[in-house]
Amino acid sequence: MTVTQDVDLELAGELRVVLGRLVRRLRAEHSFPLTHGSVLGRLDRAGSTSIGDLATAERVRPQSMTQTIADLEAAGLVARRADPADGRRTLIELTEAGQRKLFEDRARREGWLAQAIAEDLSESERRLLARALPLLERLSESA
Amino acid sequence: MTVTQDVDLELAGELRVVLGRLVRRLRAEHSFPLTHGSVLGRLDRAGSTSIGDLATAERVRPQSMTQTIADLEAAGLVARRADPADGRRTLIELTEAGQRKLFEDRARREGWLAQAIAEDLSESERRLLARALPLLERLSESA
DNA sequence: TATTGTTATACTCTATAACTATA
DNA sequence: TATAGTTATAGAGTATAACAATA
Repeated sequence: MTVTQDVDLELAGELRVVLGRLVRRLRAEHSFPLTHGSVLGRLDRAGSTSIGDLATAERVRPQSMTQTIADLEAAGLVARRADPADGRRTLIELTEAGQRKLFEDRARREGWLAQAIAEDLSESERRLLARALPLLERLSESA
Repeated sequence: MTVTQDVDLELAGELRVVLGRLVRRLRAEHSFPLTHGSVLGRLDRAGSTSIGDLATAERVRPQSMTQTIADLEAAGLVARRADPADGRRTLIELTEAGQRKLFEDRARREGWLAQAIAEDLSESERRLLARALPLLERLSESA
């Protein structure tokens, strides 16, 4: 139990509390689930992917991802395609509407988070946040 | 629509995605709701507080906070006390068990977040995260 | 027999609406 | 009439369990 560890506990506690508030706030402002936007962005970057892979990447169960994809498909934002190599797998890809949505969403995010970043943070603070983001990313993927 | 704003949109998008994954991860590892721990911590710092004030601070509806407090009370972690000055208000305070729980929780958080911080981040990265936390805090409280 | 995905169902957390009691 | 809190109910998001189809 080193001094460093105490600091880590403190950090972890504060981070947890802040995350809760930020996410509730985001959910309230943002109409659609965090996962939906996240999946669209991932498909845009990674191209067509299987449901199972998406589930693993987003850290949800395959069944939940099935539901998410069903929602996105109903909205016409993604399309399914049978994997020619493996009849069990279904490849998911972004439709044109999905790409448009992704683009529009970038504007909609101006909603408050981008605006809060622009208004409440100084230039140097924004740089600091940008540098801290990859750390959060790594924490979220930590084994 | 300045260059800075484009950067903000980018930041906002990435932050949103990362938050989603982190919170799902936290929920999976951590047994109880983020709000519960957050409320206990707040009571510990601020002393007895009304349900409405807690709701405002945590950015949930008073009805939701009523439920949260009912849960915490059922678990013996908080107690109610009538406000001597205003018969409508109920003051909530931490019980001894609540303080113990809060203390234990600090150890439990070693679960993975603190551990991830300790193992996956370097000393300088931890310092960076610590500096970025107040920024996230401010964003979560942005009007 | 193992893996991919689906359907059915339940749980958790928060929201809205309607109500009671005090100011 | 306005405010603090409660009860009842619904909704969103994700989980577990059981199943079908393919490997």
